[in-house]
Amino acid sequence: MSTAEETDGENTPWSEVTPEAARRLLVAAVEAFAERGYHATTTRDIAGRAGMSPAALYIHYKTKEELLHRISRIGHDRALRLLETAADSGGTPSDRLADAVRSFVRWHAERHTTARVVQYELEALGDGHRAEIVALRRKSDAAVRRIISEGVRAGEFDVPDVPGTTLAVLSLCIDVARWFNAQGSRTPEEVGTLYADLVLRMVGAQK
Amino acid sequence: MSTAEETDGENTPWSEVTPEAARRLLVAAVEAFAERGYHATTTRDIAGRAGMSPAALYIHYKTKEELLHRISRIGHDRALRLLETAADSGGTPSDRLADAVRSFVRWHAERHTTARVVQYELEALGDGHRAEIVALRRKSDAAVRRIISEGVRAGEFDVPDVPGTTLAVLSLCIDVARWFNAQGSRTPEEVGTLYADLVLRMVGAQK
DNA sequence: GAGCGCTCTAAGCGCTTGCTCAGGTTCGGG
DNA sequence: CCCGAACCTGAGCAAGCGCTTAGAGCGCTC
Repeated sequence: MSTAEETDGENTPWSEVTPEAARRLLVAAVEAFAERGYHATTTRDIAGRAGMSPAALYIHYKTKEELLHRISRIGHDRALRLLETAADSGGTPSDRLADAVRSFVRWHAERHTTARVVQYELEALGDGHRAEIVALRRKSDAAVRRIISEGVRAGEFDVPDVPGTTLAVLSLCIDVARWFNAQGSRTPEEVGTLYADLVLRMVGAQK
Repeated sequence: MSTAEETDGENTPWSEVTPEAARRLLVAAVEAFAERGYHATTTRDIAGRAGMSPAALYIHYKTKEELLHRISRIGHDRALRLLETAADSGGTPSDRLADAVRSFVRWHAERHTTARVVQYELEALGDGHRAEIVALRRKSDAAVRRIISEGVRAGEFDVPDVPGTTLAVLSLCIDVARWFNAQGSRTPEEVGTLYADLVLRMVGAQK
């Protein structure tokens, strides 16, 4: 009897944000930042979307930048976990790479509103906050590189330039957040499958 | 005796922008928009970088948005021409696709400041201007799709989903503008070559 | 039922924004 | 030598910005 929105845990984003008013503000901020960008979004707009007065925002968050940081932090945690789960799972390097790409891409498509903020508003973060996020991003890179390296060592992949190919794979996936449109003809599932196939070709995986 | 900056024609960007003060303002705007984003850039900042007063900007441009539009228009024209030149050149589909990717990527790396504005500030354009730019982008998509389709028809490529793969190829190249760093270890040339190879693998090109 | 802590609002402060305008400087042509 | 056009500046306006403050309403404990 409960919708997907009501179940807790992994499938409900922002369930870790409490109290409820703070979560409403955060969800409103995600929408506004994704639509117009961080700098073009006003605190009045965020508060308005959450059905509150502008001052209410400052009870739950010290600054507008702190809101962005919380969004970015939670999003990066989630994305990193998707990649590390795939990297640590059993199976051949091909299986794990396909898994990583499929789930990473699906997240960027399904949650493209969030992903857009997470991937394209890094420069609006303050220096300390940005450094923290960049560290998470390096771990994402390491997870993918590990899969590709192991595929090469196992003779399963043919990759002349491992760091370069790792960068290209992540880049390809991240850019989904820019172009994906919920009204478009492709489902997140379909894009994930297509991309997993393309990436296996990029690394020269044996069939 | 003349540097690359002084030679005219293709290799000098913005040579079509006159008078010189208007060009200085536009170059300053490109730098500022790329660093901070359109909305976070002030007209005072642009004028200051060009060594002028804020009011001087409005002699050459009606609004700040018109500056963005001129940058976007010129950049899109240039990028589209790179792709169409490659698509129309002689040679096998593999040659033409590699050529398109190599030159498109090299432009995004060499001119990553410009490319960042061109690719990531579309939403800051006014409605009319955005529609004009979107039309140019569709032509870029068509040029790449044409090469891939012809490769498939010639039996040279193995591509189950032509529109999806076209989208992925362009997406991969465009994202270079986001991550490319002039201080990094790769030259634009190297990235172009790497990416051309990766894309040929994506389309299953025969060796 | 008085006191307290938490949440929220109305009002507004100090500042910056995109943009304007009156006036000054420069310079080629008559 | 003067004129008009082109270009640029200093000063500033109205609007909107992020954020603060004073105080109201609420539900809780004792």
